[in-house]
Amino acid sequence: MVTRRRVTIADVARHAQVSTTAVSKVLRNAYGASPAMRDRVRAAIDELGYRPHAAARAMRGRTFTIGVLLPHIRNPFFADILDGLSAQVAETDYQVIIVAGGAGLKEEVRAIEALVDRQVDGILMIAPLTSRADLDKVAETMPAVVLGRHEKSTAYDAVDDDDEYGASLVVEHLIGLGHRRIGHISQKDASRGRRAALPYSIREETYTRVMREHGLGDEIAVATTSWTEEGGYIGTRELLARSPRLTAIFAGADQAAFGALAAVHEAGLSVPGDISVAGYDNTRMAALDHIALTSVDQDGVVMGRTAGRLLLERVEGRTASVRFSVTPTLVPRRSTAAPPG
Amino acid sequence: MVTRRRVTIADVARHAQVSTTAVSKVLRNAYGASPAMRDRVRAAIDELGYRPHAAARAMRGRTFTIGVLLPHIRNPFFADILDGLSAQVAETDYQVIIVAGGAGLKEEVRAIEALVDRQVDGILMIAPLTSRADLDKVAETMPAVVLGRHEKSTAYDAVDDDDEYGASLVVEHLIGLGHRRIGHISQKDASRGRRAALPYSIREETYTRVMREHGLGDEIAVATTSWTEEGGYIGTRELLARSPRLTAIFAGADQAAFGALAAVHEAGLSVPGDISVAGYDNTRMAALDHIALTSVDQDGVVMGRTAGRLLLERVEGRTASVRFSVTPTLVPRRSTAAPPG
DNA sequence: ACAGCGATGGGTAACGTTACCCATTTCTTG
DNA sequence: CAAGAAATGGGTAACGTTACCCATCGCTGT
Repeated sequence: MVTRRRVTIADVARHAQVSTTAVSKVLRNAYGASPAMRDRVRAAIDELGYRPHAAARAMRGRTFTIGVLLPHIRNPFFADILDGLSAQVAETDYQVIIVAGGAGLKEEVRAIEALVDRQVDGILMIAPLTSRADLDKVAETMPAVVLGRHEKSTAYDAVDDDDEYGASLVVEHLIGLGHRRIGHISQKDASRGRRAALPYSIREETYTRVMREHGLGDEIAVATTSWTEEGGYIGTRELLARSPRLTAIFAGADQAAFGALAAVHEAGLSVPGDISVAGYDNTRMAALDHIALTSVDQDGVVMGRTAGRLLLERVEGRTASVRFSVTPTLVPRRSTAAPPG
Repeated sequence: MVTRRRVTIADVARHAQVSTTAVSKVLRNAYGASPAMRDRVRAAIDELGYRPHAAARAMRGRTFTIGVLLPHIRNPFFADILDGLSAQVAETDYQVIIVAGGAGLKEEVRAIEALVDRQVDGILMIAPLTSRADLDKVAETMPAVVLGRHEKSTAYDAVDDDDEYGASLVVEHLIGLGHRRIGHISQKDASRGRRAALPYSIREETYTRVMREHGLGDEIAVATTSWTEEGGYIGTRELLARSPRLTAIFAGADQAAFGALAAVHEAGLSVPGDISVAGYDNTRMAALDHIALTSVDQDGVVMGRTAGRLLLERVEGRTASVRFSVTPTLVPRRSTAAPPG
């Protein structure tokens, strides 16, 4: 590691026999540079292999960086979102950097601060646990988009899918098949303030509401674990212990549904013969033939792309607040069928 | 977005009635500050909610940032690595930022440059496609650790698992069960220069070598797709078209194995009755009871933690080059058994 | 009492880039 | 052809932090 000094704008200027100001103008496509000078400077840039120093730029304004807060990296649905975002940002000069938030509120705050300290030009927060007031505070500092929360705000843009509709699709589907004893796997609440805004709350509340609407209020059974394979497994074992045994499980996320399938199988029961299982997110695993999990598709790629577009618009100066909502669709597969008997 | 000016070191200095130098000393725990002054300054920092401006620090040296290059985000094995890394870095003042490399060499180069431009203090490159010479060039600029490549270098530290041993475990296992017609699913090469260094090459070559050693050179059948569900699915359909039909498939990664399971199932065949399937990485999905995929465990958490430790050591000044290799173990499950007949 | 030392605090010049100016030169237009 | 406008180029002061220096003070030991 022979810390060789980086090529700077001054080196380029010297090499092209112009001022540093001139080089800066060319870099920024700013007014006041003749075509001839542009060519000279660009040639010098290529010859010396100059690359702008992001930190120095940050001192004076733009960093050309979009920061993403990701709760964790295991959920493949987030990968879809990132794909959409990357596609949107790829053609611009902006670069996406990701910071993992971890499971708790404290880690998440640290992650957001890290992004703010690094002066990103815009921040996309995916399903953040942070309180609304704190989100507003972040959005006061820099352009922000929040994905997956159902609050209205004038400070940031919001992208979400209609979780209420999506969850109702699943529950209605199961009830339509003839199920009555339907369990639900939800996620433990780690957020601060009222729960209502996050997907897991909405899906759970919708489950409860639809069950009641069909006169199945007494059959409501919720296991609150986490939306991971382990969480789904543990939650399902908990639900299976009930008597009389339920005939269907609506896991709030595919990841949890996979764990549910494992637990059902381990208990010597068959899917969908004994128990139907449905998930949410329509991940690629769900589509595989030997799993064939009924799920809800919410097009993460479009959500990510839209979030990117909104963020870039804000960076360019828009201040009016926008909300974009995706309408989910049910994707029935072989993991759900009429109940036994 | 009311771009409120950030609190700076000067604000803190004024508030505490000391010089900016003094504040800087306190922040860095540098020599030349009395306990009394330290307390005053710290109080001012808390009161004003001061946070150091990373870009300004970058101009003068440290950014307290560790950059990670990730090929893509879908492989859950990478999540284990990140967990290990995060755990190692969490107690320090450093922050991990991730940049996704994308599938191609060009995107990867852009991603690495983005990290270099942002002056990260150290960089962890996970299974990079870049040529060895370019890796060395990066490592000349900043402390670097490369994970998952099997080259020796004096410029950077290396962390890997012994892919050759791991792959041989699987193939020997299948042969030991009585299989002869064993197929393999590999990944298309996107790197530059000689292939030998990346896991997919080594696993494939090992498969070929072990087959030959057992006199099964004529039975070698490789489908080269990608290590994703789709890749495994397509590759398996390709392999299943052969006649006589093979009795086992060694997918180079669990993700591909899941796709393989789907394809086998779709073809009306059973696992392991008709065909045995094995993967690599021992992801959580593989452990689930209804999948029970035979796989190879390579402890990504330890790999990530070690990579973090090595990187921090290098940031602190170590220059001697280190290699750390994990020994993988076979995890036999129900997806592999003796061949039919 | 005094040289010499450690402890304490601050002044200042960078780091690389850009926004805002001003000084030329060249082009229009009546 | 004069006068104003447009085009072209450069000088310079920040942005927030830190490394390196110097100045002062109170003690110590002789």
